[in-house]
Amino acid sequence: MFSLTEENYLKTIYHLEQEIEGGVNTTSIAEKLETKPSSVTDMVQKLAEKNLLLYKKYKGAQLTPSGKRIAASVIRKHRLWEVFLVEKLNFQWDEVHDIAEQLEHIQSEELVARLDVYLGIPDFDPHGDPIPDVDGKIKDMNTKLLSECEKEQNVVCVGVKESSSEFLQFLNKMNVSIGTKIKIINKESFDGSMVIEVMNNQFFISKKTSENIFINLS
Amino acid sequence: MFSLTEENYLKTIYHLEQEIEGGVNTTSIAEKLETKPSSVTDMVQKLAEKNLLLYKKYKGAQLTPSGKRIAASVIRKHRLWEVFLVEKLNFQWDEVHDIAEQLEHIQSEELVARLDVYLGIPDFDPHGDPIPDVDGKIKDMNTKLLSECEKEQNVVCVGVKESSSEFLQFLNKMNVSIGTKIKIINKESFDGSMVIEVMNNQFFISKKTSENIFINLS
DNA sequence: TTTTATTTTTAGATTAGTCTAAAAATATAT
DNA sequence: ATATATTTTTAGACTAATCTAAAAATAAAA
Repeated sequence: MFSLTEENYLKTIYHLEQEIEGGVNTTSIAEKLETKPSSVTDMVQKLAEKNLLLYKKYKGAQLTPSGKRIAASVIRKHRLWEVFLVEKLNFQWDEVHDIAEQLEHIQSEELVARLDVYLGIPDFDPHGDPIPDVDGKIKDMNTKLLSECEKEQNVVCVGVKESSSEFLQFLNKMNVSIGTKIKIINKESFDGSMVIEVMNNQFFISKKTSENIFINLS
Repeated sequence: MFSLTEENYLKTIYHLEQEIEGGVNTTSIAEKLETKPSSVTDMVQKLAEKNLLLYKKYKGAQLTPSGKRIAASVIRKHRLWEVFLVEKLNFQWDEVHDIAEQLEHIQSEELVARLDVYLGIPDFDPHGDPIPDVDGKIKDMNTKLLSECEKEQNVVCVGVKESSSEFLQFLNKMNVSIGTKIKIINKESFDGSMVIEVMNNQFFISKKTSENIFINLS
């Protein structure tokens, strides 16, 4: 129904809307999709004509309900396939993103429904991200970032914001994955960097790192 | 590495080479791909430049070893995914072709290797077609068509040549699937039509039907 | 062996998605 | 508030893959 490119635009705008208030601007879409702002303008105008988003020149884009529905369906497929790759084919959590980027565009309602059941109707993908249900609803788990925590706190990693293989391999080196207990040994106020303890080993991490780890207090 | 379109052309030419002697002509490729001969000429010239096939104007196309390798890899993926859909997701054999047409283009050597192992390194897909190995080699099982058989013979269906859902649903109506015992009650010499018996029920079938069923004598 | 029919190729146009470079609008700084 | 910088959009061009219509080559028939 929609092209691979259109689906990728909708997905990207959906993700950016979680982070940014109001309309999503051209440049941020271009960065995420590794394309040029002028290309984004063209495509955004096309998607607006199809009523998948609202667009006012110079004011950015905002998904309509039907735009959101399609984006959520693509994200649902992406995350279900990631569960498949890890749970059934024994891939590591840092290896699945690029393959799922392809699989998320396979068109078949029936396939997704059966895959979901086959995987046991999972709630989360291997990076701790919630899997949208058939209607596109995502469980709102009031998450907290490691960067928002303070010295002395004990927390548990429940997910990651960024799921590039580079970042995940970096976490692997510290033995941080979903379910890992983390103690904050120190937090530097001027740059937000931290010293954390994982399984009796201490590591220095930058604010950029702590901002990409979701945690629960424990 | 190669576009979805290029992969589809290579796959189609590969299949046509099994049926046709010498170069595969433009029109037959166009028919299978539901496109126009002029489009085929363009693409075939492009593939020839990439050394994936040999092409002489007005003389048709012939895959080179590297063209064959890529085609076999696409076919391998198609058939492995069909096994997955039937064996793991409980699809029927007449429901999997269109989904596999999409899945066959997913790029990841590792994925295919793991899928293969996960499925138990199957030799055949749900339609009885042999699955090429990693090097593109296909078991040459000296197959016979039902149409080549004579009156009174008892045979077993071991595969189908055509795997469109229309044809497979037609076979379902007669309860014919892989492993089904078939007795040839009668064969009409002037048009090749047959009366066959399947599980004590008799059916009239055209030559076009019997030409699309692979059998073993029993 | 000419003529006729069919197949194949060429030429030129179209669409989706992208790009660069320039113009226009918005935001920032003095 | 005016000048400067940044962002966004437009205009025009490019590529991959396709199409139609006409021309060229091959095959079939008289």
